[in-house]
Amino acid sequence: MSVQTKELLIKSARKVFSEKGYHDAHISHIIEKAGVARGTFYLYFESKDEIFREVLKRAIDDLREIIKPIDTSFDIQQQVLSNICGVIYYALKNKDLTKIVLYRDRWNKNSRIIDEFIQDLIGMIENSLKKGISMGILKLHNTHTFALAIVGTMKEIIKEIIEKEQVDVSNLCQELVEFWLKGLIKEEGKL
Amino acid sequence: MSVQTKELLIKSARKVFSEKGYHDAHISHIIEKAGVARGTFYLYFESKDEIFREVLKRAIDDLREIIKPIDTSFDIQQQVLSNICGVIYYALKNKDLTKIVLYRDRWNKNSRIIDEFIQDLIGMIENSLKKGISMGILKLHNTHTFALAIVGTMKEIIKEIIEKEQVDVSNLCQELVEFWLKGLIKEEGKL
Amino acid sequence: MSVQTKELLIKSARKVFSEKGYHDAHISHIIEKAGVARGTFYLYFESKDEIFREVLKRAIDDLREIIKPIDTSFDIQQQVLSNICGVIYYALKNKDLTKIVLYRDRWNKNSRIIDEFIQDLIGMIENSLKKGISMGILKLHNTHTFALAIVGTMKEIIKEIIEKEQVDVSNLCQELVEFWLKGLIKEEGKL
Amino acid sequence: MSVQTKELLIKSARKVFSEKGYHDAHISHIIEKAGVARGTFYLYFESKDEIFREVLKRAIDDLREIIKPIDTSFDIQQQVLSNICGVIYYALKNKDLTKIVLYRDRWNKNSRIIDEFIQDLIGMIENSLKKGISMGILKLHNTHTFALAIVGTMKEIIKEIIEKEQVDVSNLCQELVEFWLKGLIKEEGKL
DNA sequence: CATGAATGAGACTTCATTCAT
DNA sequence: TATGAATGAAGTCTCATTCAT
Repeated sequence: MSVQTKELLIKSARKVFSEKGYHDAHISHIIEKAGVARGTFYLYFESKDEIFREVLKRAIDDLREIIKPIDTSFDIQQQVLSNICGVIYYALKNKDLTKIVLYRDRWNKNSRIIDEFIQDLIGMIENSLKKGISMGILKLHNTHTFALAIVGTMKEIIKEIIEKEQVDVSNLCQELVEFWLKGLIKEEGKL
Repeated sequence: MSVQTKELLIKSARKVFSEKGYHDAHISHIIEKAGVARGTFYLYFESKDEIFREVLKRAIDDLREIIKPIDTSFDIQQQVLSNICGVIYYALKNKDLTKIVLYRDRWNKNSRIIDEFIQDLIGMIENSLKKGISMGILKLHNTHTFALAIVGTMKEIIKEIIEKEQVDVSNLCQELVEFWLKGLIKEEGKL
Repeated sequence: MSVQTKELLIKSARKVFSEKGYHDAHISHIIEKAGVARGTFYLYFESKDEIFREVLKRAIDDLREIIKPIDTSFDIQQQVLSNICGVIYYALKNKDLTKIVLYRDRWNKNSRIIDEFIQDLIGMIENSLKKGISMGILKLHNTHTFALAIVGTMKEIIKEIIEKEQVDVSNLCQELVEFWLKGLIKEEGKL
Repeated sequence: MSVQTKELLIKSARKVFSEKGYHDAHISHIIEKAGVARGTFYLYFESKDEIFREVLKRAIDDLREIIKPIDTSFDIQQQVLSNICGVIYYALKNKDLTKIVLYRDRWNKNSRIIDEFIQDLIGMIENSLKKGISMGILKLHNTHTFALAIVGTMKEIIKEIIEKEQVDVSNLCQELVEFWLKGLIKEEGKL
């Protein structure tokens, strides 16, 4: 088992999946880009599905690294900003992976892993919101709804920026956070 | 050409596409559900792609009917609510179509019509925001970003509620609007 | 049974078969050109094959009318010329039928009738040649070979003239007959 | 890519096309005769059309090899004979290919290559005839007509001999050449 | 007599996977 | 470990023919 070959295949697969989508990405495309023979592919992966899941897994692992739960004993807004910017920078640096993750095919059983990540993310956001509420910083609201709103907003924003050139990420992030917070906090100027 | 048969096929196709997704939806499934012969399908549609586009077109046409541009000479918040609720009620009544539209496959060329609709929607929202700004109601912000945020939020919320039973839609909508507005308006209590 | 409808179908079929060839000529084309319904077609013909045979039969019947066996008690060369010219004029007037007959598909069982006609024709030519030999006018030769040569030449010539505009038929025919009778070389013994 | 398999497929295709004709020759027949799987066929050929063209191309290439332009500085009649006999022997040895070439379907776009070959052939014959005329050997005649006559005769003769057993080819060829050169009548002026 | 919607066998083609070398 | 020729299940689409009205 040559690790190089396996990595090469994963890299090629990532490219191909992001360019063509799962269904139009053929084993031929992947092995051609990797420059290996058809049989070699099946030495490293059981199936097309397996390599696809491997590609997804890596992206999700990366994202889990980037997003840190909020620690209320430090500057909260800063941590929120840091998480958001981190995700956006990752997306910009890994457009291939980002496309695969963001444009996941709901009917493709392999991409359940993405849903689980999103669910976790929503849970994390809800927890942060709840903390904010119990700390008296945020209004009493349906945290699930707002977690969904935050995730949905992020998805849409990221879709936009990975298709565009030249985005002022830090400014964008601040604007977003301000949008969210000014809607959520009890009284202006208090945070 | 029997209109009944065509409608039957479209209805079956809608169901099948929403249950299996474009790629795993086979003509066999559609005709089996419709209870017609293979040849009959091709009497009404040139290809799987054509019936898929027809299904999409109908959904988009419906949605365009539902969403009305904001008229600033009437109660704005009411109109926003009406649009949002309209879309959500439609989604709840047409879960099949909603799934197909929301979970569109980015790499499927047939679903460009959905993108165009979303782009239009974003444009409409931006226009409303700009009006609000020029009327002095809303803060001066990047309207495109917030239009994306609104659309993204709606997508995520709708995904959630069509998978859940029993959602208090009107309450949900009010909460959303309040979330958005309290973040956007210049000063509290002014609207 | 309306004779008009039947004739209309045959006429349309002739056109379609000659334009598209047997395999690409579809019942749809024929009925569309005739302006009748699909079911009507099967009121008059059992199958595509049957109408094809009917079209062929008519052409062959026409040709049998035109070609007369040589009567040695009259001017032979004149009768030969008359037959040849007759066939060529018929071909020019009925390009559709001529194409179908000339370009028959060897593997299409329906067109056996054409072969039978050609065989008859070859037989007639052989008889004429034999008479010419026994009358001491023609050289003692393999009559079958020359009958084939004459038929093959006619086929090729007719193919040519139905694709071209403006052919001087009578001149062409005379040239052919002279060629068959006297050959290409200027003076005997010279080559 | 295994050359053997490709050749096997071509050989099988040739057989099948000649036995059934283009339209009734199915991929199933070809792969069954070759003893390979369905997918294997498409490893070597894009489509039924492609293998058909390949089969034709080979036949035409062979024929172009066999037929040599007449060189007037050598014995002309001998060269003509040599060409004719060459073609006939080829036809006898390759009855499959010959059937496909001779009985080409006018409406089948794939077989244009055959027409081009026949056109070339007619051109070559015309050139030879023109040389003969300018050398004072042949009568001044419409060379195109006679080229057509020669080609048509050859076609018809070959059709006959590939269906028959036991033909005395060299005798037949000599008879043909004599016919073309000297015609049918015993002595000039007598008719 | 006429209609035309419906049928379904069967053609072509694709592509993930296997396996002998 | 690597290769790449071979596989075959399964999908889309066609079109002559049928039959209820």
